[in-house]
Amino acid sequence: MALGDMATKQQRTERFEQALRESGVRITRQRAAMLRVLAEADDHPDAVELHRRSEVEVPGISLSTVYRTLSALEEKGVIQRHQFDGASARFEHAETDHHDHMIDVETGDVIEFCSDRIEKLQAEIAAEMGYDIVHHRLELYVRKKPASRKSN
Amino acid sequence: MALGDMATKQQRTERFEQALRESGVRITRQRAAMLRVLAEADDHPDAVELHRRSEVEVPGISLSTVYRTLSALEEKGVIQRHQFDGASARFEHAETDHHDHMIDVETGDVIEFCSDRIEKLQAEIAAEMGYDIVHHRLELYVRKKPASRKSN
DNA sequence: GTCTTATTGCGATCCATTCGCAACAAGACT
DNA sequence: AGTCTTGTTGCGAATGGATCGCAATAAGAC
Repeated sequence: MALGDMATKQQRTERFEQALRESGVRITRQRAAMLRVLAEADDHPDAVELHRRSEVEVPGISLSTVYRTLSALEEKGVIQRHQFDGASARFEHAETDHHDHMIDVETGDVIEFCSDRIEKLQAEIAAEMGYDIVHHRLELYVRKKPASRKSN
Repeated sequence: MALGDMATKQQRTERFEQALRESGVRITRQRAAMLRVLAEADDHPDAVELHRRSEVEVPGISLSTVYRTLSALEEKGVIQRHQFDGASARFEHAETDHHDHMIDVETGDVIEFCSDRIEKLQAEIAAEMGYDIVHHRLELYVRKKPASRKSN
């Protein structure tokens, strides 16, 4: 990742800290570390993994704190929680555009994607039945295509 | 539900029993009861609720047995397991056509729906990235539209 | 620096689900 | 029906993710 990226991430993190502080949330060493870890992550780590990563900066940080902070950050809209097929919850920062997920059932890899057309269809379907969508969840559990012999 | 319905359900259940038996699964009183309960259910009960319902026919049936049977039936493709937003798993028999779910966030009601167009788009997206869809999960968490004053 | 009060770490606790194991019972074979 | 094999059951204990209660601590406002 480029240096420019780093700067932006740091700036974003600082803006978040300020916003959180203003809404009455104290930025402790633990939380600062977690915000950094989350900003840095380009994958979808679970609580235990985030705990591991945060321990580098704040040795002794407790798992409860990680869970509590994750809940707090989720509530404040800073991060998003995903509950994929019977695994523990995984998180990602929320400052990216909305997207859905493809999960490679072999490797566990998570690929992000987005389809305006699907989103639109969803809204139509809900509206037709007299509902508004609060949020939705679209997960494709996939497997790499067998290498096809003739291009396609 | 009409009498014809009952007959069909019973027939289906018997076919399932036969198929299960043939694949080495013993049809015990407990399992027979659960198959009936599942065939009868037109909602999406969780394990505890299924336990409650099965107890009517087999008093003393244990919750472990319910869980074990649910896993077995799922593996055999007789039922489907759904894990909605942080609640316990809910089940439904699998002999219906494929569909997705809308969950009313106020009431917890589950509404089924299906959109060929969305399905097709999903397949396209996966294919484009070199994947085949193993299964997918589309859940719309919705809220009843406020009664609009002038029709729409 | 001091004070208020949110936050931490710890261990206990919760909940859904699974497991180990001895007793039991399907169902196949006589 | 009787017997045998082996899949199933019920029990209680155990698991694993996540949450909670509480006394000690430390943000951050004054």
